[in-house]
Amino acid sequence: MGKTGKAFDMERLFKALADRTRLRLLNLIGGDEVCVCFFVETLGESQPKISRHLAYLRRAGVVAARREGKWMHYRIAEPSDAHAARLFGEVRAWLAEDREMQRDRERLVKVCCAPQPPVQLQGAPRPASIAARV
Amino acid sequence: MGKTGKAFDMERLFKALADRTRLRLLNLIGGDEVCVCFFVETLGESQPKISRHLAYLRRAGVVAARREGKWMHYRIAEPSDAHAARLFGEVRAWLAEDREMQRDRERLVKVCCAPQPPVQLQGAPRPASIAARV
DNA sequence: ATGATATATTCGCTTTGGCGAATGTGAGCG
DNA sequence: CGCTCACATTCGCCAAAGCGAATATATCAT
Repeated sequence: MGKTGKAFDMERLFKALADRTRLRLLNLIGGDEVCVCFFVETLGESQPKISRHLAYLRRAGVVAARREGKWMHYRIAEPSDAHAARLFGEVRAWLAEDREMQRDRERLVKVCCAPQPPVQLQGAPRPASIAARV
Repeated sequence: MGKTGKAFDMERLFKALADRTRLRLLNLIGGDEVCVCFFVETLGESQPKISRHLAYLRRAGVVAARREGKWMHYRIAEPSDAHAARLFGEVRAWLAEDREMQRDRERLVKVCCAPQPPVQLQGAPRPASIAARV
């Protein structure tokens, strides 16, 4: 584990949050576990770009990844430090109220539930909370 | 005023927080109004460096400045957006519990109250909350 | 006006970080 | 095995940002 609770970690957290694409990714993950292909499809960004930003978030300890066959799932990594956790909660609450972020989430739902999903997403495991709606 | 509540502002806020020196400055300001010379003396960093980071914080809308003769006082600029304000509160609470940040504040008090202050600080207006202690 | 003091800004340099394009890797399938 | 798919990483380039050193600006005192 890193130097938990030190000011150094605070700086690292804010660096991780200081990018629009990464904020959009965190917003899309929400309380769920989301597969990379959905990020790519929903945000309309290149796969390497998405992957690099996810790697950045992972190095910052903000998200965690899990492999399932060919697919990689990303989820929020709740900070162990209490202050970090509360702050992170505020960030996500803020994201939840942002218009653009809401539109992103709507697009994610649309992409997941499409009757004829894009070829890329044919057998992809959908986020649990969205799959439950269908 | 800027585009309040937009994701753009969120990114800008986090960029402002994503630097160690700027976090130290915010911590030293606290709820008070602090003169540049005290930052320089307390943090032991060069004056241009301090000034540049203060300018960055000002451009990000995180602090505000007031001139008093030769001296410039910086204070926290409470965000108008409710989410930003709460988040900012969490940041400051976190800073308040960090060891290094506590040491910085102790040094500020020591510098302000020194019986023989450094020449640079002879007539400098001290932060109100610290001046009150003496 | 001259000079001194407090702060701000600019300059040149180095590092970091974001990007697209290309390539690498690991899992499943024939 | 070789092929494909999902994803990760590398590479080369450019812009942003941090730094020390130097310089500019503003205010006050003489």
